[in-house]
Amino acid sequence: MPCEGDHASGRSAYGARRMTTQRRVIAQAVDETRGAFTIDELASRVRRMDRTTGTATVYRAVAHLEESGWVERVGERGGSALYARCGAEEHHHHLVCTGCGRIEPAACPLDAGLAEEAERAGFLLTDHEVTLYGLCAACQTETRRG
Amino acid sequence: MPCEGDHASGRSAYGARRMTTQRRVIAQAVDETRGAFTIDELASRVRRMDRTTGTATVYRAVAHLEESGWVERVGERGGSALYARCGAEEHHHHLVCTGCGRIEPAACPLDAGLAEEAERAGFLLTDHEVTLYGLCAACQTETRRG
DNA sequence: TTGTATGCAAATGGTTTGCACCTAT
DNA sequence: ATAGGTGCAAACCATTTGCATACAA
Repeated sequence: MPCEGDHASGRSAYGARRMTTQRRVIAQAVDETRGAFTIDELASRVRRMDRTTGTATVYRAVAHLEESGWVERVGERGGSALYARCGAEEHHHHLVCTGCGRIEPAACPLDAGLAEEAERAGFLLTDHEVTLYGLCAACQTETRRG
Repeated sequence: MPCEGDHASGRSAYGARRMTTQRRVIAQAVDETRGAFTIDELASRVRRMDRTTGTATVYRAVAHLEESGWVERVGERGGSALYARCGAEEHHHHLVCTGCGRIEPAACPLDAGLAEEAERAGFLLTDHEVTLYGLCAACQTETRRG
């Protein structure tokens, strides 16, 4: 449960930038979206809330939201970038449901053993990405039914 | 060391498809490239070897090489897809040098503990991606010098 | 007021595709 | 012979950008 200062319509998601009607609506649209979304999907939802908001503004806003860590890029789908707001604060990775696009935070599986292996190869690790794919409980049920 | 049937100019990389001059040159160009490459970079190298090969052909050939597992997509750089031939046969991931683009195969760090965690969240894992970034030995030296 | 933000439309750039012409098999 | 491959150029499409206008602070 986000505190007020962290609410979708609050300003912290955009850092010190000016708050505008469009940015408020975009942040709220993200907050109402469960799972991953493309810019185009988000723009559609935004347009339903505020007819006048242009696509370029959505692109610019999401870039800011990503910069502040409020949303994360979690891959791509059909040539479009995928974003999600999973809400985790600390270092984490993602569990992606390939059925419905739902995103859950996942713990980091990298341990000392792996770092050692990298060192053995002469590498100095600086960053990493881990993404798990699967079916969430609901989609498993759906699969059994269908 | 690849056996003859698996050589760059051999046909196995393209499966049962017809072997052509262009495909032979493209596979050889990939084989001569150390580290990751974009289609554009590969196309340049190919053009140096055979003036007439078009970019579309390189795109089509790489799609086939990826399909056969001869090359792998290992991320993107500046909006372009990145590919690499790391040569590992079994399940593996990648160690990417952010300095020179060199790619090394890396063991899979996913263990039973992680699977359990996913199950606890109700997920049924079906796939995953792990990519490690860092500096290879040569680039570390380079960094210290520069 | 005034520096930012927005909308629109045009530009960008990677990738794909249609088509008439080649060429392995 | 003929199904499949190629080059070229045009088409596609997600994303970015220039610019005149609108607006938060």
